[in-house]
Amino acid sequence: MGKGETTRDGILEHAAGLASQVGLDGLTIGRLADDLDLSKSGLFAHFRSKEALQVMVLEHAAVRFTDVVIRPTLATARGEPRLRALFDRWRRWPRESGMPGGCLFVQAAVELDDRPGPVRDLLVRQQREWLSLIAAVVRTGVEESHFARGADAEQAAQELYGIMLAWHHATRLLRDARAEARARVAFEALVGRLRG
Amino acid sequence: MGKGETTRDGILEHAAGLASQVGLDGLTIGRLADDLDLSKSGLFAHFRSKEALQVMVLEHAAVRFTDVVIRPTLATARGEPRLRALFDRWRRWPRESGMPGGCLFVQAAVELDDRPGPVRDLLVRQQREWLSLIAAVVRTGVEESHFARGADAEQAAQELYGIMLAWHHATRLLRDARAEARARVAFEALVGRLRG
DNA sequence: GCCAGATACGAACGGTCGTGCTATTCGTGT
DNA sequence: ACACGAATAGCACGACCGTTCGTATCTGGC
Repeated sequence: MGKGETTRDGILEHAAGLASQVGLDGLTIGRLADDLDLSKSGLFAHFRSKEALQVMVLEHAAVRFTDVVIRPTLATARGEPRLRALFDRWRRWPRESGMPGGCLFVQAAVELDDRPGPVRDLLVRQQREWLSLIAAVVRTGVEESHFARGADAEQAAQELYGIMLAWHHATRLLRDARAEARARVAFEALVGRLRG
Repeated sequence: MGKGETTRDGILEHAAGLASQVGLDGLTIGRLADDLDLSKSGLFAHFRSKEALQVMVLEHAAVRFTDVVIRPTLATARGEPRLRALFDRWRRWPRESGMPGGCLFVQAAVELDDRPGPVRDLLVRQQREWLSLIAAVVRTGVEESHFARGADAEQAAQELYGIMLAWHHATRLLRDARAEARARVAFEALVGRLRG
């Protein structure tokens, strides 16, 4: 890894955390350069537009997400155990990978849901992929007879996402300490329904 | 209503819709003035800071929310019917009250969840109030014996919020037409659990 | 129909934004 | 050790930001 690539990775790492607080649009070349003791133009040269920076921040975050949430769960058994592992790691993800402003993808989703362009397109691809991965895990749960034959995997994926979003909202905005316990209760109810 | 108050209401109306797209921070005095054919300084004079504008936008939106979501449901029977009415009107609320960027409160929640200040404080109060209103409706559902005696009202409120957030995410970002049907399925499952 | 006060305007302020350009420093392969 | 390309810095630009101030226009009560 050459020098350029090293510093660029550092920039992206810090940018992801910053964007989790202020959003991909609130991200600022000047602020970023200040934080990392670089000149604005020096930093800018790594990406050739702000939009390219935003794209790379999302890509960087997705790689991390795969590393700390998805990949480790491949070690657990297929079906329900893996779904539980995903649920657990997913909850720890914002804290564990330096996103002081909460999940970057949640921030980006709300920001980009009506701003067309390549950044939005990328995020949509990422989110679709994540949702269909959840659905796939549910489906293998059916194959393994953990879940009932008629279980709707996409339905479960959307509901699980809802449990996470409500938890995110209640902990981050409302600072409600009981939110996590409620998220777990909701998850158990969902699993119970999947069992049929 | 004097002249000043009239134009100020028009400003807030448009500002709420604009903020639903670009956020309370993305709101811009200049853009607002352009859209409404006012001078920047003339518009600015109505609020004496951008922060005050943001506060009044949130207050304006809350009044509308009460008018189009909450108040009409008081005509329906207490308990489960009222909960269903809330769920229905809640889903129509972004479309029906001119928020082209989706629910302003969702946008604001993600934006403000780590930006301390009076705007955040107001939003937190509003969201707490809304969640406890949902919980109260669930509790009257218990009184009316629609729901089981042990039903956890706050748990149900957080879960219902999750159903709405997942629906918002899936329709707005992912443009998934099946999201609405899934939200309804999730709602029925929640009501089923409340029945015990 | 006048007059005070409310409302709106125009111009200007210091700042920060993203983005070019040119020059300089640095890392690295030979 | 040197040369060459990669990496970074410095400076400038036009645009837009929130905010202020002095002035003009309008409105409503008498």
